Amino acid sequence: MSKQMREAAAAANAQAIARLRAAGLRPTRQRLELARHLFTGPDRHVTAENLHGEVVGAGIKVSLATVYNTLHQFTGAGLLRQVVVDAARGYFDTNTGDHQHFFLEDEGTLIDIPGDAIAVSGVPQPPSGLRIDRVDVVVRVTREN
Amino acid sequence: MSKQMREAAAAANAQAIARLRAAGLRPTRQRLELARHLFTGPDRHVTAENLHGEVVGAGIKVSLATVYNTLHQFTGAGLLRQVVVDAARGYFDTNTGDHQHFFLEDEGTLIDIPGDAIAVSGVPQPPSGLRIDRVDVVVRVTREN
DNA sequence: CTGTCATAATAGAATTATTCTAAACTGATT
DNA sequence: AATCAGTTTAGAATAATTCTATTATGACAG
Repeated sequence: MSKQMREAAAAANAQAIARLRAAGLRPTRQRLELARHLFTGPDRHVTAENLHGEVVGAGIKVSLATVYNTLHQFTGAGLLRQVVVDAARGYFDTNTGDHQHFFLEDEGTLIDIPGDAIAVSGVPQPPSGLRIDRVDVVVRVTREN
Repeated sequence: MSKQMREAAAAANAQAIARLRAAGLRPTRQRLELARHLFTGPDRHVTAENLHGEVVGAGIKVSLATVYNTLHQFTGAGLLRQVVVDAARGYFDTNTGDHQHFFLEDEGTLIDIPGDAIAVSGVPQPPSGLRIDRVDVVVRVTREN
């Protein structure tokens, strides 16, 4: 490793430490390793299991529980965002027509948004060989303090 | 019960039977009861557990497994639609900026849609006392044919 | 440096919603 | 009325995640 590379790595590390500190998170070995894997290179989408597999595969000792904790802490700190695409709890809707939903996060209830009220525009062409099955919009609402 | 009411109930039942038959589902006692609960009255959103609680509370003998089976069969038949609002598997995204996603259902992978490409318009005012936390768009894509 | 203490990491148990399995039952058809 | 594929069911199994109780570690004081 050249002096230049060492310096770059050290700088990246210092930056990661600062980022964690700013979020009120102690820059532990595990959190730094996970941050390095997550934030080095282009944007990515990970699940707890696959990130855990990846870092363990890279020879790093971290438990799955810590990966879960860390992902949530990073999300709380605004370093990550959670994407919801599959259902933990199946909600079934008797309205099968074109419409979308408000989701009241505090109560776990749904309210319909008529399909003729709401519109999604600018959906790009899907990757070739794939067709759009449907477009789901969830408007998440919470109590106004 | 008046003759008129008896006739109306019989007609509703006959219609439910026809609807199930058309979907290739045998109109069993359980399926008819569940259909009655689901499709009588205004549109609604149910989970397997709460529908089960409701029908059992009404004195009907159905197992939870049957409720799950039936909800899926009705969904397959186009009588219901599933709404996804909470995460069975947590996907975390390193891109925290404004953007949405393609979800490749066959593979379980995500592709970003830039926030400046896609737009959602016509979101109604949320119910009073609630504020919009965020608007999530998931464009579900599957293999062609 | 070293001790102290709050914070963090961990293994394994527990939880939650759901699906599976294998056996018993039922509705439609002969 | 007998048959039999389609259904229902209880309970076991699964999958992802969270909890719990214990051990370890980083930061700071002295």
